[in-house]
Amino acid sequence: MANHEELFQETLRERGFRVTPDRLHVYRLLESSPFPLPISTVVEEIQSTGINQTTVYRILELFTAIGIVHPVLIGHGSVGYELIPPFRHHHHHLVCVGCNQVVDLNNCRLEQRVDEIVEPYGYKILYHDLEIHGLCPDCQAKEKDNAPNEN
Amino acid sequence: MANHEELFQETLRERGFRVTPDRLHVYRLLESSPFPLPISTVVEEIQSTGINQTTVYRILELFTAIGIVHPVLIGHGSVGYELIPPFRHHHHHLVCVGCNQVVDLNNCRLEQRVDEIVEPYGYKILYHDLEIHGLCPDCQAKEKDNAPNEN
DNA sequence: GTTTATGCAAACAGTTTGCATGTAC
DNA sequence: GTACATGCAAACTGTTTGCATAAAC
Repeated sequence: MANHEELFQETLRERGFRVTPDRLHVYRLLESSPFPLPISTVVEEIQSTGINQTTVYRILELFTAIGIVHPVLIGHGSVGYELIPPFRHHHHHLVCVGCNQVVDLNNCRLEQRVDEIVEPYGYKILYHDLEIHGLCPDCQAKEKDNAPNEN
Repeated sequence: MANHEELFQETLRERGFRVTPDRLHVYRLLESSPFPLPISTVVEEIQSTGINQTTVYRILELFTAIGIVHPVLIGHGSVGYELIPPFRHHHHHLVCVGCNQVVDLNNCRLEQRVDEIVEPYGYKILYHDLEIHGLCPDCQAKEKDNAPNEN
């Protein structure tokens, strides 16, 4: 959405940072990805455009600092980055512990429950992340084939 | 709880791994911590007992592989480890983005909602993590003092 | 006694830093 | 033109690996 990209540019300028081709590249890559990307992937994808590794690190650090992206856990303990609202709609992840497939969940409706849970602590809530881990249908089938008696 | 520790020892033996003083040490450290610990902290805490760094890495890798601990995001994009059920009760985290304080949330009751959300995908759910981010009362106060007109 | 776990040292990978050059504003 | 962003190379940190020794079973 061009709207999001304009918002992105405004956000940078508002805070005194410049809109550069490299920053746009990283932004667009994240916007086009249906799941969070580890730095290594961003570096690979981006390097074909001639952008330096160091620059990618600096851009993701900046984006994190000013609230354009945030880190989330993907796969087994590794970190990926994804756009956060208002740059991308609020959503959660369903992760397969077998094959690391990630499914986006868009019907959250958890706000009320989150409010209830947190109410006693006096926190001002900014956002929440829900990650659901399980076995996808394929991996369930594989598990049955390999170890019918285990567990 | 001694019960949990026995279960821990059983779990190791069942899978063909040995119960060693080092593994017990790491287990007890995690059990005694109210919040997830980054590897660096485990290494520091543990090194006073003479255990080698490499061993800590190997133990945490093992514990993760056989489902005794799991990694969670703490602070700004760094990873911490904590015991998972049945070695520790199910809980979630309320994290302050200002000071990184972590509060344990024990009244989850999200299972039903999670089931509803995931139902269409055919996944077998193993566990879920909810992380709520916000500003603790102290950091809210600080923010007001420092920048009354911003945002 | 056998097999697994640990310690040590070296290798490795990912990340950060300083500085010179290029570019957005 | 000025201040900020980038590229490059080197430094640094955290993590992994191979092998000899020690300990659990």
